[in-house]
Amino acid sequence: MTAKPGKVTQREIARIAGVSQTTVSMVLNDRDGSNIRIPDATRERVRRAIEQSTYVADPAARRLAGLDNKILGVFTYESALTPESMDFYGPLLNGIERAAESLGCDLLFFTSSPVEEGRRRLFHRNTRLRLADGCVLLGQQMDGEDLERLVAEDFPFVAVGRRDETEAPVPYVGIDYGALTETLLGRAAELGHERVLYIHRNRNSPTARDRLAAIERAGHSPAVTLAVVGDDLAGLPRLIGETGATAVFAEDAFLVEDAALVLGDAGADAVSLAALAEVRGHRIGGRNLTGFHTPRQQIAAEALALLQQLISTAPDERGGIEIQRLLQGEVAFGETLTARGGAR
Amino acid sequence: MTAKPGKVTQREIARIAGVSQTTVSMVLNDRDGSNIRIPDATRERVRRAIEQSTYVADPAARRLAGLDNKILGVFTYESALTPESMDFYGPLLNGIERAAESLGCDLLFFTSSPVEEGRRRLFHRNTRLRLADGCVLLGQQMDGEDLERLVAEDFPFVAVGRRDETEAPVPYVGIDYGALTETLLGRAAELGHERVLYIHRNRNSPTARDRLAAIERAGHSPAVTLAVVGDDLAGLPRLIGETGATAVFAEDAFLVEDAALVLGDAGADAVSLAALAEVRGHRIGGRNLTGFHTPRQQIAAEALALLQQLISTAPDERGGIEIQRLLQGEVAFGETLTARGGAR
DNA sequence: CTGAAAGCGCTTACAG
DNA sequence: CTGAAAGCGCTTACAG
Repeated sequence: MTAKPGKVTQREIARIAGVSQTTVSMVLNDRDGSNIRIPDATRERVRRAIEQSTYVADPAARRLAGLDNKILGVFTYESALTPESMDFYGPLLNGIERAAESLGCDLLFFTSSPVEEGRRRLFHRNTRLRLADGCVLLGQQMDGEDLERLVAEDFPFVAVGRRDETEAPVPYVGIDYGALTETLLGRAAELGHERVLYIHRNRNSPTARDRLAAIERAGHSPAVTLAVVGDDLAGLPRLIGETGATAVFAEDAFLVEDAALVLGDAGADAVSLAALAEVRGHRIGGRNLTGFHTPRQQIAAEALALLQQLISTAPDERGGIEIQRLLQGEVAFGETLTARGGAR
Repeated sequence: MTAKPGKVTQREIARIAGVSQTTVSMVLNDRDGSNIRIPDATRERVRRAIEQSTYVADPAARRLAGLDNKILGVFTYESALTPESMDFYGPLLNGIERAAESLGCDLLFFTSSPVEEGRRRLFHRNTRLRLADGCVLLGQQMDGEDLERLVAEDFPFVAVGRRDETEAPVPYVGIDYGALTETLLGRAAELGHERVLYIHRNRNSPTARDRLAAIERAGHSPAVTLAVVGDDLAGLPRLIGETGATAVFAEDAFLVEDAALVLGDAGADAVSLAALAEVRGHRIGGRNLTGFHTPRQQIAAEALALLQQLISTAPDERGGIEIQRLLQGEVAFGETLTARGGAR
């Protein structure tokens, strides 16, 4: 069943070249140092034997013997390749693929992880995690225990997005949503908005908290009313009436789109709109949505670079590495945030 | 560097449970057959020891010892996760991910394969191919040598798309483009089109040949003129004039889109248009493009099912498996193929 | 019922 | 300069 008839091993090569299997290994790995000196003739003989054959090193054996695998794990807390998730994961995966290509690594997607409570579990009975040299974690929310355990086991990993759900410091590469939020609020104030309504889903993620913290820091210019909303936004027009808000900010572009529909129906489409998240490709009634542009390709590249750094550094020497990195995005001034009372 | 401080092995578990390492392995793999009989008490003791610890079986060791890995390889001849390639690969990858989830397999993307002449190479010095139990191949064109070698080595694999570039029979799951092409040509004839122009890029792929063969089979109803085109379609209006074609069919939707632009500029937008390929999401001047709907998710599912079958069958017993499968798509009657001379 | 031993294919000290 | 040997963590005959 797992017979490998076509499989050539180093022993076979050694037999053909008339050397020991050790020598074959040496040649293959270019071990040519102080103690080891293989004459070009021998080296050439081995090389030829390998070329004649279809020899390929068994990656499982290499791994077991302690070598790096050049395999990077990719763990997503939800399915990553569905049409819906592509909006979020697409640019990240693209960046990861490119980075992996240039690092010469393969990518192992842990699609087998059993789903519990709507999320995949990283650790389970037969996890292939250890087959990877390290792992990238993706997802809006992550499991604190998973993170703790990865840290405890000194397994090299990097989370995409800021993380703060653990005691131990978790390596991550994320976006500075706090700074972006502040900038956008400042802009709203400049445009004359004194009262803003912020609608969100009360998610318990670090980035969600970053937005709220930035809003708090802004104090009263503008004054922001927070509102937790569910799937039904019917109460939105009333909320706007009660608060006197002239602008509605939402957690993400999809929520803005939903809000725009409700407001349009209620004839309240003069309010300004913005998302405190990536807005690329999102338009509201023909206008470019105001929000952020986040460098997701760059995040992916940076995450893999950090991961490589961790992999190639012994656990006790990782102290010098800056493991928490926040990248700056930029505010995308679309056409949905306009001067208060200004023309639509 | 590859120190694994947090790593627990079976030996460690055995020590804790006061049994031999062999017994731990037996318990873990539920080996409970004729010769082997482990009392529940022992079994329980081992189970508890495992749960107390953070033991996870080393996949490399399992693999080396001859077990399946539950890892399926995914090899694409081009980058798969770029925004452009998503149009083609997206639905396939989505289907593959879903199938892998339900099979309990992880997915290994061979992103490390070096690129030569614009295509990745499957076999190379340090390929991790063997780490996978089997492999799915994706790409419009594939390397005949790769396919031959996979067959020769009895490595389980399945190509997506019909293949005919080898002597040996290659396992594949594809779409029956020939049948679809025939149907569409018949429809064109019904609509009164006597002369059709087929523009293509002269690709040397099986599906490209399938289309041409079907056109040939159609004989003269309608009469189809073949034209190989490059990036510049400027000569298209002239070609239409010379042939008297009332409809232009193209190899794929993108080529139709390019043609439509040229024809629009030339004021020749009364000709009918269709693609002999997937057209989902493609519109020409506000009208749904006529062409095919191909069940790509289903192809992916079928390909992985076939792959699993091959993996779990010894090479010499694979004779009974139907390894070449053509799925039927359906013609998508959009609004760009209209009656000859009819209103646009 | 359970353990000691061989083996999977590789790498790396360690002896020659 | 090169090979015999140990070891990576596991599975599976084979003996008790």
